[in-house]
Amino acid sequence: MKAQLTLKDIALHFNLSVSTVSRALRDDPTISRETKDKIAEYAKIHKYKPNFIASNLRKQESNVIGIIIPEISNHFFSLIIAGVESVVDNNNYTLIITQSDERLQKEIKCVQTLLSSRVAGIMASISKTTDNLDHFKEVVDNGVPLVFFDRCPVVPIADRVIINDEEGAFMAVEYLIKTGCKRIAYFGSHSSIEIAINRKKGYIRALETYGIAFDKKIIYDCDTNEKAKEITADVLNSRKRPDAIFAINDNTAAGVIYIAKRLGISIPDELAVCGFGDGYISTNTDPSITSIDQFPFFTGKKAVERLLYKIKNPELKNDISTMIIDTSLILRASTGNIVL
Amino acid sequence: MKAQLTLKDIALHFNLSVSTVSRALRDDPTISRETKDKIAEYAKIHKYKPNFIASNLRKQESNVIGIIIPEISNHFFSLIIAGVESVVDNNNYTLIITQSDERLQKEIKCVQTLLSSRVAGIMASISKTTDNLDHFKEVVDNGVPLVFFDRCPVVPIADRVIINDEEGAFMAVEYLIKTGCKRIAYFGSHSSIEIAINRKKGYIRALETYGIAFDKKIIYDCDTNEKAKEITADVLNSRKRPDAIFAINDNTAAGVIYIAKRLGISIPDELAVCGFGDGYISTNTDPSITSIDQFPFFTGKKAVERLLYKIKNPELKNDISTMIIDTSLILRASTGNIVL
DNA sequence: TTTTAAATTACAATCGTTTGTGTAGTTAAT
DNA sequence: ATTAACTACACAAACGATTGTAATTTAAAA
Repeated sequence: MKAQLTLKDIALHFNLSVSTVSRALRDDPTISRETKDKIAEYAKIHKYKPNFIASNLRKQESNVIGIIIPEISNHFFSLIIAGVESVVDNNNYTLIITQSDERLQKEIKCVQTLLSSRVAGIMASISKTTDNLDHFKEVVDNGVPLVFFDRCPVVPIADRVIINDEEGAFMAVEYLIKTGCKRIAYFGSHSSIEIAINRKKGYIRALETYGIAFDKKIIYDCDTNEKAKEITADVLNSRKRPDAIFAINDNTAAGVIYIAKRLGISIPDELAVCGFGDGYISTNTDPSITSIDQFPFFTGKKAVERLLYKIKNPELKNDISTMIIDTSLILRASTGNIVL
Repeated sequence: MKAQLTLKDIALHFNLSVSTVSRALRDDPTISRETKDKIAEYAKIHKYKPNFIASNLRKQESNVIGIIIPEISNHFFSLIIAGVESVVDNNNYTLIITQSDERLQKEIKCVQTLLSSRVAGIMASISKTTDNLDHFKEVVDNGVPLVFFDRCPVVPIADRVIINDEEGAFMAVEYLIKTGCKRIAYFGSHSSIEIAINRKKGYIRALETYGIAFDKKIIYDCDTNEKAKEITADVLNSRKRPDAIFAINDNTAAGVIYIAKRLGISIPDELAVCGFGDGYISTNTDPSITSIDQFPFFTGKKAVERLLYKIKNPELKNDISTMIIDTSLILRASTGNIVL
């Protein structure tokens, strides 16, 4: 294990002091041009790489930011990470990604790890099972900037970048109504996490706004592709079959479409289907799925920009903001046209 | 910015030396039970978190491993990361994820960052545009363990975990042949990256094995969903229409299916379609897509296990191995049954 | 009681940087 | 010629932990 080159090695080689080498490499004006040049050349040839560990320790600052997400392989979150990466990278920061696996205990461990790594700041989307925020409060207490995104706590203990789920769902259902649908079922989650609550809220508000009776019987606890494949047949064979299904996510919508077609029900003529999230799947089903774009890449960008801002302006630590990311309705083939 | 608690703070509080506190927290036998207990209690109450930065610097070792992938939001890679995370996490390591964006320059930068962060080891899947491996050679020269996965260099400059693309493609095409297909087109990539080359190799070998003439005219440069939607109509309207299409990935296969159905061609009766990668999409198209499972989660696990092994046994650094991950044919509805 | 061993804890160096301060040597101003 | 002001560098102390060694206390053995 050949150790990597250090400032000391360079200093020894030129019979200079370590501090001179350090300053030379950072182009300090007190070092002569000549010395700087020869040191720079030597460093380049011998591939000197500054030791961030030592540097961070000494400077009492960190060039790494940490992110906690429920599940890395979830396409939505991976797009958020891509957005985060895109700005982190341009600011000479490094990203440490941790995954909570939707478990509170794991999430707590993630926080410990990031705190022990003395990250400059933390971004987090909380897990479904998190019912206690002490670990995040500890982050705040330690003076480490924290920004929540997508899945945020209701109480604003830190900055939040929230996707406007309620409005997104409203837009979706409103559109279904305008295309002539009268009986719109909701495939969603009973979960108490905010996004589930808000999407349902939007669904209900749209119905109310357009004077459509809200029928509890066509609200189903179904938020996965598999579950949709299980229950859709029953739903569509029921006496008062819905003429539209609004699903909490695209996977669920895809499951609905899959079954509906098997039953010979034509989409969107006999059944309109709308998803949420504009997932990867929405353009590849047949018909493609009308959905709500949540702009995850943009969300990631905005969240980390806020974080970097807080890192660079520590005096603003008590200035807690909430940013709302607006969604957009993406029309595809699984819904009909607006009837005038 | 309230600084975090340090060993010194604890030492001061009990009027002990820093070294005693350090040893006490690591349960060193030379420290009395009594002292250990009171220190442990105090540390817990005041939420002492060891400073990994300082610890790593002093111990001249690192508890972080770095990974370089072409694109985070690619589902295949995100599943690999999930696999990596699953073992990293159980070994008290931390993961730093970097993204090369399929660009050599960015990839070089990733290497620099990881090296500067003095990671314990690096895992990498090389970018499509990488035509020079100097940066990876530098990793090796620095004595930092390196394991390639999926997209590996042809020359074994470090450990590799390779997915058996050639065999996977062979299995797929063999199956198509056994179901009675006589004219199997290939939708693939002209790219010079190994996975493209190997999948095509497997395709050709299967044809040869079963005495089917290899026809250059039905090998298409098409490896995306969009491209497939563009060219499939022409392909299927050609005079000698293929009775099967083997696509280099599932997105492409999905595009084929999408168009074929529009043309009223029944799948799999008139056209069998087979994808590769067992992507997320394969179960949601109609019909669902027969595909090759590459076991990305498993691949990630194996690669990082090898890396940890090399980290823990530095004396084996010249013992370069290549591990082959076998693929599996997943039968779904887009292909017919074997005819006897 | 003296010697020796064992049990605790303190001291100090170190990891690789950064940074405040000190000090030669040179040049310019008085 | 004397002082002042630079220039270009060296010295040394940090950052927070780890670890070999020394020192102290206590207990056991002679």
